[in-house]
Amino acid sequence: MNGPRQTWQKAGEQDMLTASTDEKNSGSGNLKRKENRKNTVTIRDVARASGFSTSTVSIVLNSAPLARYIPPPTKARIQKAAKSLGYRPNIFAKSLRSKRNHTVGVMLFDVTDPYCTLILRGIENSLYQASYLPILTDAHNERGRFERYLEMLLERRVEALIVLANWLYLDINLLGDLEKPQIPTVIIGRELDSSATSSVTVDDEGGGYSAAAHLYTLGHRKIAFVRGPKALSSSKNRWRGVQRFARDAGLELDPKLIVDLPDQLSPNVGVEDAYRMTNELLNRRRSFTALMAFDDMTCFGALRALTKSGIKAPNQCSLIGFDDIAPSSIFVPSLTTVRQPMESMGAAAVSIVVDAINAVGEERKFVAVHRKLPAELVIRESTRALP
Amino acid sequence: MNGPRQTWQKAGEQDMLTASTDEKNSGSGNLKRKENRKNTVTIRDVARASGFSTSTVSIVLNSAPLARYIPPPTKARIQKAAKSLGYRPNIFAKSLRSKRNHTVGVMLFDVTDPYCTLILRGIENSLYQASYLPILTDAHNERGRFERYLEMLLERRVEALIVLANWLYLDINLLGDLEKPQIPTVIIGRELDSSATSSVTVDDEGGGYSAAAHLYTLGHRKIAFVRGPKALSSSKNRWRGVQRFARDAGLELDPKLIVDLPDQLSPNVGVEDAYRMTNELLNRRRSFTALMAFDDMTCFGALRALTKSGIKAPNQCSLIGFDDIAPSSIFVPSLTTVRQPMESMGAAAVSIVVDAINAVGEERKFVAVHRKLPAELVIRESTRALP
DNA sequence: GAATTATAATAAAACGTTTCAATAAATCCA
DNA sequence: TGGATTTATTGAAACGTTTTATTATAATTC
Repeated sequence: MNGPRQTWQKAGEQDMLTASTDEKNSGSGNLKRKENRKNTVTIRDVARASGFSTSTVSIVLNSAPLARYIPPPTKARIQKAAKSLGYRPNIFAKSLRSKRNHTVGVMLFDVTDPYCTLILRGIENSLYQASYLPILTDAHNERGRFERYLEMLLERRVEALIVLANWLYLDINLLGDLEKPQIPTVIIGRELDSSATSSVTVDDEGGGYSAAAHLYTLGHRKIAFVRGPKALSSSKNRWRGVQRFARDAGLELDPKLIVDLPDQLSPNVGVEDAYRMTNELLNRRRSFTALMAFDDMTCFGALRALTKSGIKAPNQCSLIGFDDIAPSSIFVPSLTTVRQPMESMGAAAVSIVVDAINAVGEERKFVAVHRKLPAELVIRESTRALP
Repeated sequence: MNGPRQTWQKAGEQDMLTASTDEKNSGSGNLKRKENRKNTVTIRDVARASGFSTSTVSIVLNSAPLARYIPPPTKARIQKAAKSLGYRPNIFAKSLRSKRNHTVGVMLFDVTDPYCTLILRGIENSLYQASYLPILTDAHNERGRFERYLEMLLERRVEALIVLANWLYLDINLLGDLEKPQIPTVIIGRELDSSATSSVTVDDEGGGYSAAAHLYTLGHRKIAFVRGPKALSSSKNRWRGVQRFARDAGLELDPKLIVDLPDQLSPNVGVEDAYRMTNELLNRRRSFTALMAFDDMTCFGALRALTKSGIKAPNQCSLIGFDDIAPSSIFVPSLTTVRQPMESMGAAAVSIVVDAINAVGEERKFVAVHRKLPAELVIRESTRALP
């Protein structure tokens, strides 16, 4: 960091010039104490070594407001002393005073859901840029576990909360849980209505619209739908988009070609459900040339069912999903899908809470913000134009 | 916790009997101070409310050794007071004294690698059981970022470090970085030789052996191999297993059917590499009936190449991977693979560091442990017996 | 040249706990 | 009965910072 000249040990000894005279004063009793204090170097050691008071050291090392009165030479000597002693401020003491700890709680309901991964990356990345560290919790879709974790995070005084509501029905009370603590909170993937907690969502309706439009453009008219669980708001919204497109284009939606995923606690179980529902669809013996799935996972289930029945995708049936999770581009055929800008969503969430934290720090009022990001159609191999 | 009788508000008022007399003493000045201290209730408040000293309160609330001298009624009153006031010990103050914070650093090199996901779940789950919270960092496969994160974690005084070396070449210095800090450390997926840091690995050699054995048992003799990057130790070990099996069974390994993945920084790029290498393999026009890939991701790439060339799996070519990451069971065809017990690996890592933390706490010496877990063959759709 | 104001550095009071050493009362036991 | 334990409780000293006054100089201003 400080140029190439990094002769660690030596630099240290040089800087002890000041310190050594001082140590003579305090004598051997000092030395013994130093040994007891298992080699942890405190701000007092830096003060002693640099010849200034702890106050000055603190001010310099933190670039506190008062630091502007401190002349460069002083600063330099203190910094040198700190470095050569290998001083690491004790974060507990620091936090105890300042009530800050540069930590935010990230609450997932299921890490195992591939949907989480990229969002997590987005969160991590933005937090890193802002010098925050995430404490990760995973509720395993269990309400009790969520509450316990929430308790632990608050106890730990995280400065903000980012909740990733990937597959989540149980918002009945959650809303209350989340509003109680006086701490900036943002929820990703769901908008808690009437809530003071911020949110980051994706334009599900728009996404549904363009998915339908894409299939239509390719010439498909007999389109099957595996819709998501009713309890999921994204289910509703995506479907609304489809309906809107159907109206706009004069496309007829055949009820016989529509099937719903059951309410299910885990997105991974969703694949099997999708497999079952698609089979049911096939049993209805109503032909279709394209299938739109609630999300990519659903799509995988559907693809399996089709393949089992000897129907090849995309040759005999086009397939479109939603989300664009990582496996989707790897699959054979790779999935055409509607991408959620997951990294951006994570970044947006972080930016919101960081703003909120700053607002709180400056005693400004901060009002909840609700950001809705656009979804983007990604065309790959699983959809094909009708001949 | 304290029986069914939980009339919150009332219990609180009752307990204030003692407190109220006390408040009279201190008068209104006390009240004002209470308002200033923005509604955060401290151990002193509990002491006042219960009529005992902070020492006693602390002892009771922590079930400290001295607590055995404290009669049940006293305990009960203190607990009640704490509960009704909604007392939450300040974790900073606590940590400042006790030098403990029930936090461990979890360092990934790429969250995006599906291999991480389940291990992460295993870690999280075990930490939860032990009442620890993970601080998550992701180095994005960048050395500098890793170092910065390491620094941040140490600054934060995490009690232990779990490093997930999923796809990692840069151990040259890393070893040094990790041995310097005097803090329990375990590395998953790689054994740092000559190192004092513990490790959890999987039996790659055994896994390679059983994968080869599986193909052989199905009648395959002309087997192609897409081996992993040379720099990866698991590459070497898996291959050693294959070789051992070949010797045992008298199977001939045709060099023309062996291809290596280039050294690459990200596992996700690995898919494309695998695609390319498999194509190269196909260009050699040496026929094979089965292909063993370095890992599942590689397998996906290979499958894509085969499919593109009109070769169907498993009908015309059996495919076997390694790891059993989440997408593998979802793929069509689902992948036969060698499963790494990822959740167990995470759990093992946690168990090791927790033991180590306890050892340090009790001033016992703790020696590094190296645990190697068995890999398990998982047979699915992508392998088939030769007719 | 006196009254301000800016610069430089510090002492001391928090922050909210835990724990050691001390005290006081009750119990033991020979 | 009276010294030794055991039981019950507490005062006060840390833990390592930050921050608010405060003091002491030096530099301006009018």
